[in-house]
Amino acid sequence: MPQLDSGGGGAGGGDDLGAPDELLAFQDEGEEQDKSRDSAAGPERDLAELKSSLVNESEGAAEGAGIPGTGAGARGEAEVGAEALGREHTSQRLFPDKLPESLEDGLKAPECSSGMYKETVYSAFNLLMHYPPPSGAGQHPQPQPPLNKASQPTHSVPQLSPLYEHFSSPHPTPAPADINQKQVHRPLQTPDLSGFYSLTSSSMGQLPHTVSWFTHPSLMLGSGVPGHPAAIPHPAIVPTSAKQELQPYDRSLKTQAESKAEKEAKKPTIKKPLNAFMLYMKEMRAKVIAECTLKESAAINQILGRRWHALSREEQAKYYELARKERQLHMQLYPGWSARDNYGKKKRRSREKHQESTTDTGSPKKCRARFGLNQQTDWCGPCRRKKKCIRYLPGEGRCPSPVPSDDSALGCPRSPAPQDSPSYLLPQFPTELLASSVEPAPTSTGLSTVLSLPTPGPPQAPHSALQNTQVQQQESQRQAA
DNA sequence: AGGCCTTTGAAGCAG
DNA sequence: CTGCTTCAAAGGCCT
Repeated sequence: MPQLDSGGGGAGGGDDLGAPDELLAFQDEGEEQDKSRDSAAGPERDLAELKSSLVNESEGAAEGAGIPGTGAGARGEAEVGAEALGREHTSQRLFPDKLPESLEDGLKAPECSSGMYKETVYSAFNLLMHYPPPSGAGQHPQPQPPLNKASQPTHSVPQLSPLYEHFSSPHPTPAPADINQKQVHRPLQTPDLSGFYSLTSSSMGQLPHTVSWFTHPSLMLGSGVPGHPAAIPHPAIVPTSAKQELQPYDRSLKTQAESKAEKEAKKPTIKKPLNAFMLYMKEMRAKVIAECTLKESAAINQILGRRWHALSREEQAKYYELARKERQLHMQLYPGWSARDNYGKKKRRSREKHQESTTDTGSPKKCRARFGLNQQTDWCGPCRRKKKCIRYLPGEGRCPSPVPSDDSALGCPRSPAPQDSPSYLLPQFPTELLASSVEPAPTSTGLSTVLSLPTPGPPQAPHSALQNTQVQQQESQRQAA
């Protein structure tokens, strides 16, 4: 139900809105063609506008829409912005009175949900739009609105925050003096964003993504006083160790006398800014969980991935724009940071460990090369890296179907998989199902229902671990019956 | 405790 | 330049 009144000319498509893959996926979906026509009025023009007016468009749009907290008079409207913040925070929540409708739709529509985009699609956008105003808003003790906000209107028009004023301001205020030395360990010529990121602890609880900026105890900037207006934690900064996550970073100040190695170990990791889809996931995850009674992130992400493709281009553009702002903010906060800083950190350890203990041949590509397999057609049995193999195998990045269920048929001259291999790494593909490309029949569980429902998106990999599990369960039930 | 699952997008890396 | 790899979030599951 990529729905919506995409009319209006649409946000236009283009390289700035998403990766080519993403756009291609849109075109692949038949129902998206209508939307393409809808936006055919001037997608290129809109795209160009999007490209050229990164900052100005926000101000202009904000002012044009009467959005407080932006434009020349933004600071003067700080109080209005704060007031709007309180409203908007609540408007982003799932309205109790709307829930039944959503649930009802969810029963009819694929992925156990539908009709939820309209009232939520802009939430993530609003999220960043509604940082508190810069002046004196840091202490604004905006009372936490109650959860039940049925009376609050849903804002379909994203409201811009002073954040954009900050971005567009030619004379940004200087950053706290100690921000880089204590937190970031890198030169920081960032303007003072405290006004934008200071929230009361209560209001933070309603902001899925940005919330963590403020609540992270180890990342409080400025005076170190919790709730201090100058405290500007950023979600991208996380302690290197998860155990350090809850440690007030000030505590590590005493490590000045410690060795450099220890300092290095305690240096927080600056994480990558979230992309559009990640922002969308953060925004929608809670709703999917509520509607589908799911908790497994893997399944939820599958749903969100489909919904993402079902979004209209206009709606996606909101998140792309939001992600772009995130990247801008990230760049301003950490000028010297690069994704390279975190590159390889996550996998290096496990890879090294794995290479030491096993005969892992490395990437599927290298694996196939080593065993003389066809890079395009052969299943990478030796690596047992199902996920990676999905990318390498034909079928538009999908695993060939049917997939042999035994090692001998994998085409990989390898020894059997170790007995202790995780179940999801082992081939568990019921040939009968895979051969007919039939998705698992729906079961009573929400998970299987969700996963088995038809969707407009591309077919799911037939060897999904979750699906495998379901298929096994279904077969067991069938046999028992 | 730590890694995997799953998704898309951005960016780094290697050939 | 192209294609592959890694990381970002999330929480249950598994070893």
